[in-house]
Order: sequence, then structure tokens, then C-alpha cells
Amino acid sequence: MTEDEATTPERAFGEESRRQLLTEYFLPFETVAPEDAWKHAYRLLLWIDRTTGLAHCYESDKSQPGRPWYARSLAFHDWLSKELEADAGKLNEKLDWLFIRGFERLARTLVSQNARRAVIAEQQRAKYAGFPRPGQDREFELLILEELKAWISKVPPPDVMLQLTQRARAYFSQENKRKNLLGEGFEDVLAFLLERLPGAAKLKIKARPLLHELPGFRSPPKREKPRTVDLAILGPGKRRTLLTVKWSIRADREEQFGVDFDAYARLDEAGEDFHYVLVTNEFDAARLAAACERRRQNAKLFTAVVHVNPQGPLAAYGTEGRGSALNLPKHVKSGRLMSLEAWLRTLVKA
DNA sequence: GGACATCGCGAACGATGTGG
DNA sequence: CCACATCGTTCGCGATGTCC
Repeated sequence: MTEDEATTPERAFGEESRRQLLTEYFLPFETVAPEDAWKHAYRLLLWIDRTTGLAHCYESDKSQPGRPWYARSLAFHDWLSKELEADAGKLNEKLDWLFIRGFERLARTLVSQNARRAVIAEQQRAKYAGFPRPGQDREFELLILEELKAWISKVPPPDVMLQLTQRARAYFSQENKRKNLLGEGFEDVLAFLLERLPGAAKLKIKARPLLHELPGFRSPPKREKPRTVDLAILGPGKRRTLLTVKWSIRADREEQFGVDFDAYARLDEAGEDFHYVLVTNEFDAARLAAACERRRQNAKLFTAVVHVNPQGPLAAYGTEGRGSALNLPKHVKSGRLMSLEAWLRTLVKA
């Protein structure tokens, strides 16, 4: 690696940056025991929802105070605080490592990017005198002034208000960038955890490989696009495991599970079954049950459905006894909805 | 009618390919 | 080498459907 490549990459949430950050995070851990894996996953990826102040386990609009998922979020937050041995008010300090560190990098690149763009923007605006200044939001300014009127003696100059507006916007839009990190970030975290399992030497782990580069799968027909798999595990022995890794699940993506599997099966030429595993952190009981029960012809679609820690959703729902929530304990008890810990053990035992 | 469950699109971004 | 379009992923979000 050259000197240049060793410096912080341009894309703070890109593949290279994530690899550097995860390498740093796992430096103190030569190995990771299966029972600790879920804690690492949450420390790295789980975050506090700013609108509720609680650990995020469901869509934020449905988790607002007074709505059903607020109670469940409280219960989850409570459970997790105890598990991670944190004060409920200080759980944030134990979470969100990857995003916080990534955002520090992003902030640095934003500064230089903004400076560069400001110069260009001046040229772009040159012949439009009197036009609104970018980032200006009169309504927001009035709202702030109204709220603070008892506390400030005079109206700050326009430049100051503009700066405030821009900073406020940047602060609140910061959260949007998290989605970017989560998708491939979850895949990378799993790959790092798998590689550090005691006994992982027998496994070959590939994040986002091309399907046809895995043993026993052929290239797609010319006109068809090559397929990537979220995560693949080769071994133990001749076992091939294809994973679909989704932090959460939406109905429109659920359809994709079957489509993907059909493509994988069509391009399989080994004639030996491959495993198809879903790893998720979804909390909705109905969505989890659907994944557990989803079928292809007369078999279950997924070899295993793995949750970061099923005790989380169980804690969230508590003793609530209605709807799909009733199926959740059943699937956990039967092992159909597996914990990350239990699933990791199946990979390294024997 | 209220409490969910389901649905489907939108914003925001990284990765990749294309074309100049 | 850069600008641009396109694709794929996430959660947010509001509308619609369903059940008691």
C-alpha cells in the first residue's frame, strides 16, 4: 500500500473506509466468541433514534410517544441497557461506533468539498443578483427568533442566521447518511465477525462476491447481468452458504428473496444443495414470521433465518399477546428464528 | 372506529458504467 | 480525468387494508 492509499479515503462510508475502521475496531480482539458476536454488531451498528432518545428498533414515525412502538422501543432500550451494562441514559455511549467514526471522516471531506463548491457557486450565481441565498430559510429563522425572543436582545445579522440554518439542516440531515453505511456495513461487520470466530480457518468468507466466482455456480447467460451475493461462506467441508443480509425488511424487498433464490438455483451446476440464509435485525414479528415461513415449492425458502439477537424483539413485545407477536416466541423456541450466536456455532462445530 | 399490518414510493447515498 | 446516468441498498413516511 502506498502512502497515499493509507490516508483517509474520499468516501467516508465507502468500502475502503469501512474496512479501515472495522480493522481498527477489532484490533483488540484476536478472536470473537459466538456469544459475543451480537454485542459487537450492536456496538458497531445500532444507534439511538434522536426523536425518541431510544435505541432504534422500528420505523421512527411509528415509534413516536403514544404510538405502540414507543412502548416496545422503551422495553428494548431497557433490555439492551442491562445486557450491555449501561445506564439507560448513557446507552448511546456504547453504540453507533461505525457511524460516529465514519461521520468524523465525512465531516473532514465536507469542509474541503464545501470550500471548492463555494467558489463555483459564486460563478453560477454571478448574473442572478438579488436571488435567494442558498441554504436560506426565512421561516426557520423566524421560528428560532420567536422561540428565543425572551432570551436575546437583538436580531443577529443575516450571515449568522444563515449559518445557523445551514448548521441545523446539516445536523438533522446527518441521520439520512446512516442508511448508506448500514447496507454494506452490516455485511462487512458479519464478515469481520466470521473471520474472527475460533475455528474460522476452515471457512472462506467473501463479502459481495460475484455468484459465478463461487465454486459450483456458472456464469449467467450473456444478456443477463452477473449477480452479486451479499455474503458467501465456503465451508465447513464442501458446504456453500449464500446469505442475504438485511438490517431490516420491507415488503417490496421480501419479494426479492424468492427471485434471488431462483436465480441462484438456476445457475447452480454443482448438483449439491447450497444453503440460503437470511441474516437480519428486523423487529417486526409479522415480517420475521413471513421470512421464517416463506416457501419455495414444498420446502422452506431459507435454510436458516438468523436474527442478531431474537431476545431483542422478544423483549420489545414483552408479554403482549396478539397478532403475529404470538408466533414470535414459537419460532424462537423451535429454533426456526435463530440467534446469531447459535448460527455461528453451527459453522465452527465439528 | 381504533389499532395495527401492509404497501409502495421517495430521499440519500455508494458503486459502476459511459461518453466526452 | 471528470461529468453524468443508472442501479441497488437503506430507512422514512403516508396511504390503504384488515381485524377486532
